[in-house]
Amino acid sequence: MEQTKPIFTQEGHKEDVKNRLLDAAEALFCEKGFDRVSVRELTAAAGCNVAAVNYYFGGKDKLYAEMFRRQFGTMIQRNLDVIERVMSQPGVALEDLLRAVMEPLIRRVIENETGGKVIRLLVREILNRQIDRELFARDMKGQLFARLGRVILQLVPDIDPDRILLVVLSFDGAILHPFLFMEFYQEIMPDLTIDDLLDHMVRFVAAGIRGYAKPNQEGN
Amino acid sequence: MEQTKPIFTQEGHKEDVKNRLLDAAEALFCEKGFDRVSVRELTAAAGCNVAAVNYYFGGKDKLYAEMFRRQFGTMIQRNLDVIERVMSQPGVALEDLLRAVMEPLIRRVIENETGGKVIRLLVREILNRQIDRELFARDMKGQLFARLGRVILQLVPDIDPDRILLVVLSFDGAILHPFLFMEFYQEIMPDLTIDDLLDHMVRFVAAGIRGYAKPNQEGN
DNA sequence: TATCGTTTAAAACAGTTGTTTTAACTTTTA
DNA sequence: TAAAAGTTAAAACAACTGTTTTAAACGATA
Repeated sequence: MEQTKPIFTQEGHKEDVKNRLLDAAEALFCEKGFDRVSVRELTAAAGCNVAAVNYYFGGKDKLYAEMFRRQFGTMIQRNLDVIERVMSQPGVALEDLLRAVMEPLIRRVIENETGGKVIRLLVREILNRQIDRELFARDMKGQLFARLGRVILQLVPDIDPDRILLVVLSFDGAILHPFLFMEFYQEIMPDLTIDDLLDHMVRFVAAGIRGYAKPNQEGN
Repeated sequence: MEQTKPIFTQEGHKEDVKNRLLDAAEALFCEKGFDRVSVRELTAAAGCNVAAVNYYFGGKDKLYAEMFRRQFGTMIQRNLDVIERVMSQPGVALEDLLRAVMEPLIRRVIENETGGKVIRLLVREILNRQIDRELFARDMKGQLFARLGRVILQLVPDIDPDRILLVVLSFDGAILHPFLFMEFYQEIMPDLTIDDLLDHMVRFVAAGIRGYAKPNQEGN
């Protein structure tokens, strides 16, 4: 009996409740954070019984982790895809790469997409040290950083390879700042357009990176 | 009777409990966040009765806000002082300013000072949108950003004044990233020294800023 | 010393929390 | 069709939440 695989039972219903719970989790956790969302609130939004969280996920915290896994995985993959796509074009410049990586992220947060909110929540959690940093931060983001480092080195070969990781981290910082504080940006610069912001970011980071290629030529 | 001012009674004792509560709040809230610290935990750490939080501050949330006010205010002031000090020296270069602002902040987080942890907590709260952004973010940080913009413009006069705010924000992003994720930095680059990191940050940001001074001279 | 406002303490309050239990219900398997 | 497995639902559980109440203790003033 233990050999018989679960061979797709009614699957539809079952996945339905699970996914409805994951969707509700995404919406509510992003809005209010883990501690401010009760299981009852969650199950009410998903239209199921309170016990369902424990039945399907084994607890509120497991549901939370599951939600992150789903979102963060696709986020990193999308970034990797963007890099491959832009690097496959002929005559690509550093600025093209930077813009290609930055643009979808910034657009996502400005258009208030779920993906953007989950990342903000993830940063919160990393700062909280309450989530498993090993899994997310190192494995997934480490992979992305490694790839980014390689392509930047390819586009600007003069950079000292020992410093490339720092350069990538500064790049990440340049993206994350508006990503996290977009509301503050819009508050103090109401006329700022997405394109202005992107132009600025590309220009600033490109100059920063190029500053590494030509070690001491500023002369002044 | 209502005219008689409180004319310093025993004062010592009273301030004692208040400050002990503020200290306990700083330590515990930074470690676990607002929701994960109970009033009973707080008062046990401060060595006083549960009712003291409500008696002195009017509630858990008020104590929380009070803690931020104390720490964040001195933080901004220290930054402003640093700027004045470095700018009063003759022949100061952009790199000097950048390093002067960055160094104490980075040292503070590496040496795991309370101030550093409170800022991390504040960022968390800003992302949570659960704290009064008006007060902190706009008033205090806005003041610092304005000052920073002016001195950068003074050191690198060719920058378009309309873009200076974006430049300052990118500068802030460059500081905040290692500030928030120092543990991650140390994890993936175990041999990184503070000086290496500071050198990198100064170089990257200076190049980014200077990229604004000479509009389109990269030629390529 | 008596009286005042201030401060501390223990206990009670009224809710909410995540999880479990129990039993009913539905679907699949034999 | 009967038994088994999987799923839903209401109720109960035990623990914990922030705050308030009540009363006692304290210190200064008159």
